[in-house]
Amino acid sequence: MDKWILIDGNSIANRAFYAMPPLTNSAGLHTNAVYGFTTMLLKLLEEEKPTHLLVAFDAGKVTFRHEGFSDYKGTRAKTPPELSEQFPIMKELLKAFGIAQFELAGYEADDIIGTMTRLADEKGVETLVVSGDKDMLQLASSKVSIAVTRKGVSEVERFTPETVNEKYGLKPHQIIDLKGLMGDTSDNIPGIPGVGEKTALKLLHEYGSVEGVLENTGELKGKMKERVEQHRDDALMSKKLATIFREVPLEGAEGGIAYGGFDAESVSAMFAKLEFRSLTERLNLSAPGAAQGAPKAELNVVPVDPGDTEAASLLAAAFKKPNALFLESVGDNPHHADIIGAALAAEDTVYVLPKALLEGAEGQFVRDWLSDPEASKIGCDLHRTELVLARLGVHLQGAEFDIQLAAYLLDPTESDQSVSGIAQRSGLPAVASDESVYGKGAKFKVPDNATLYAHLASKADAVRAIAPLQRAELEKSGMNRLYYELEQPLAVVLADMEKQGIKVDAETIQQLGKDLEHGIESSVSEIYRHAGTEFNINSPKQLGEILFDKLGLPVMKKTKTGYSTDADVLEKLEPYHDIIPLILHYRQLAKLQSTYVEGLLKEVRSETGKIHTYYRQTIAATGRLSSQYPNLQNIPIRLEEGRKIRKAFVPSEPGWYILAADYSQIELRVLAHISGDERLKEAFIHDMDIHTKTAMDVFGVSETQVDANMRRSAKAVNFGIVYGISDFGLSQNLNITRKEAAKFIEQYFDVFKGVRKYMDDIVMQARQDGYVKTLLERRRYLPEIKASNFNLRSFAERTAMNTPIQGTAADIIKLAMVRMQERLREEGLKSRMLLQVHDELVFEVPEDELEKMKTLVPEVMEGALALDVPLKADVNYGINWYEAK
DNA sequence: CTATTCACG
DNA sequence: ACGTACGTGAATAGA
Repeated sequence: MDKWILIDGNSIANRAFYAMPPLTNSAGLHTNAVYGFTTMLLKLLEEEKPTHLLVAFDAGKVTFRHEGFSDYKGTRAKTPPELSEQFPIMKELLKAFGIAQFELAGYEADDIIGTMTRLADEKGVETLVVSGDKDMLQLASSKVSIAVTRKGVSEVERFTPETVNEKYGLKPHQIIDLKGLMGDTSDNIPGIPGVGEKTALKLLHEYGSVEGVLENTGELKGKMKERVEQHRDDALMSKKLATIFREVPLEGAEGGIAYGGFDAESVSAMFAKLEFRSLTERLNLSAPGAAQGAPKAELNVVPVDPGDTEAASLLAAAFKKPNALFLESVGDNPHHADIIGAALAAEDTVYVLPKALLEGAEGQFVRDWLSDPEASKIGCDLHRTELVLARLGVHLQGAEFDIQLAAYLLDPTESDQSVSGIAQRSGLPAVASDESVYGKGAKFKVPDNATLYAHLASKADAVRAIAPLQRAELEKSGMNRLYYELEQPLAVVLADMEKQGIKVDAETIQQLGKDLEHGIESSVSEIYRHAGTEFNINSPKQLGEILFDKLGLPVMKKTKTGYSTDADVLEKLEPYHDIIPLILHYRQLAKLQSTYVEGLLKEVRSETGKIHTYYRQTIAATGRLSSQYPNLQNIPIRLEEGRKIRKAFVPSEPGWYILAADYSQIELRVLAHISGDERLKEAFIHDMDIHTKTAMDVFGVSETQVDANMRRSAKAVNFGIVYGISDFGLSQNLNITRKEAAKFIEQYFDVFKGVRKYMDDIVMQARQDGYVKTLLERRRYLPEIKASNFNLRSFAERTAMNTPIQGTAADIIKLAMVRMQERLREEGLKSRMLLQVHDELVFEVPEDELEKMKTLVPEVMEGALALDVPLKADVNYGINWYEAK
């Protein structure tokens, strides 16, 4: 079955040019429109798999339309040279792709496309028209659909006659009447002044066409009648101008637009000239220039297959030289990931270690090397590597440098943490992306050995090359201690905790699940009764229809897809209908059931009854950890019903205890330190209740006069301060007006003057340096602090205020974790550190170590870093996590 | 694959 | 006038 795609070249190039940031190659040639155009083209080729493909361009300056109306397109700004220089390139690129391009003197691209769609209609060929211009909608038919670009070029909106009708209530051919009435300023089509889309649609729904409107001006009233009558000719001419000419002499042209794939060599040569590296990769083309441009010794790759004694002895010798290790495994969760293979890069040779070697008897010498603490390793994500190797019974030791961890410190907001991404940022020769080698999702597949080995080798070699560059960068940025004394040792501590895991009593969870099930069942039937119908309560869409359409409750907030039904909204709706509290209750129970009962049970290992989370050390932009598979940093505590889940977290040995210690107000203490605010420091030096103290100072009352509401407000203000306060945010949180919130903030800053100064200074500093940093010199770059867009800039400003606070708190507990693990070892304690929850550490402790740990843990936590105010950690213990409160 | 919602600090 | 609180991860719906 044939499929045609017809592209309006001028229109798409224009869209791409204005949508993309300026982009030039090293010769100074502008390439952004070509780039946008090409990405769109590739997407179409991949997704639509056309048999015929045509790009139409406007030709010359004078088209037949000018014969009737000399001002046509008169308002259109002259094409900027940055764009016009890109048209020849685009045409050259199309040639390389083997894609037909038409331009015909006297006709516009529209007309060529219009004529081709007429041919398509006559032949009954499935056709897609791609343009940035809604005029094209007039061509829609049962065979021809229209894709109109929306913001940028990658997103398109598709139209068929049905969707044109849905959107405008018009038949495709009426689009020209719409233009006739409303005009189009971009093409200088006048239409009828004062008639916009709304009015034009109303008129067309009534009278069907421009002519219909003109015949019935008698029925119109007032100003409108006057305008229409005065501009009859304009309307008729505008309609004519908007009409796409479909009789361009193109008979038989369809043979010339057949598309038979492209020649990889010509395309990759073009991409190289344009310096489209990511596109080169996307097409899996090797860059032809790479070989001569960046002379790089051909990698000497030696596979070490089991039984190959010669290769094995070379490898054993390589262990003694400086080298870099890369272990490939598949699966997001390192506790379950399967090894694919590994590679070790030493000097100019890369040894590939197939899975069979790593696992088999012949590989014992490799495993011995991996677990030798004296044999140093440079790697990429050694934390993950350690967990993956643990399942072979190998305890990875001797981490010397990790390029992923370093990349994270050098830019914690960079999302691409792969060897390929890091290599690219380091200015090294390109390393193929994993996606291009393995595919992704359902298409994931380990390639043949030759391809696989080459890929593993290039990664290990890149790791080797990247490490010294990063070491220099860390040094330059003052992050040596942060890296070598904190993050790298922490990676080992985290792996210890994760391998240890925490014991969970599955029966306790199951019992809770049964209780929840009863509660959910009765909630559901009550809700259906109130709603008068059954529906999916989990669907915000269906719930919104029930609440706001059926029951007519007031709409408080909208999301971009419809009504908002979040807890905030529902709480405001409580007085209106008895169904609301039921829904809130249902939501609470359903969350507990799905995420915490079912979710946690799925993660319990049947052999040990333990859960092993995975802490991600290179994700959070502030320096915090995050936890996955499962997330053990968001186990319920605020509401009693959920808090019961914590009863299931128990010690793994009989007679032991769970001990938990958490920092008290660590973020506000950090703020007191870095702002130097005397009043805030004073409060912590005397270990006062900080929210009460804030209320006293802000409201100017004595301690006994602070009521619960004042304290609540003060607490919200303190939170706001830490988050980078805005009156709007505070007003939302406290459910007060923005004015009132602004007044609170003003009063706060009048009292805590040092805090105000810090907030002002840090934003200025971020503007000056382009980044902010924590006490331990952890950085976060904030390029958007200079954005002209208010939203982006404000966000960056709040981040500038928050990151040093949240990040320093993260530094502190990480320090405490490294020290804690050292102390446990030094003192020969059997107690184990199991979990970290941002400001809390959880241990399992034998009874005879309880007294020791009750003093040791807070001592280490409080002593992690000396600030101008004391740090404080509270400690509790019990037979499970719930009781350790 | 994205949007919404909600659990935690 | 702009329209948001900072940082995460997981489950579910519905294209």
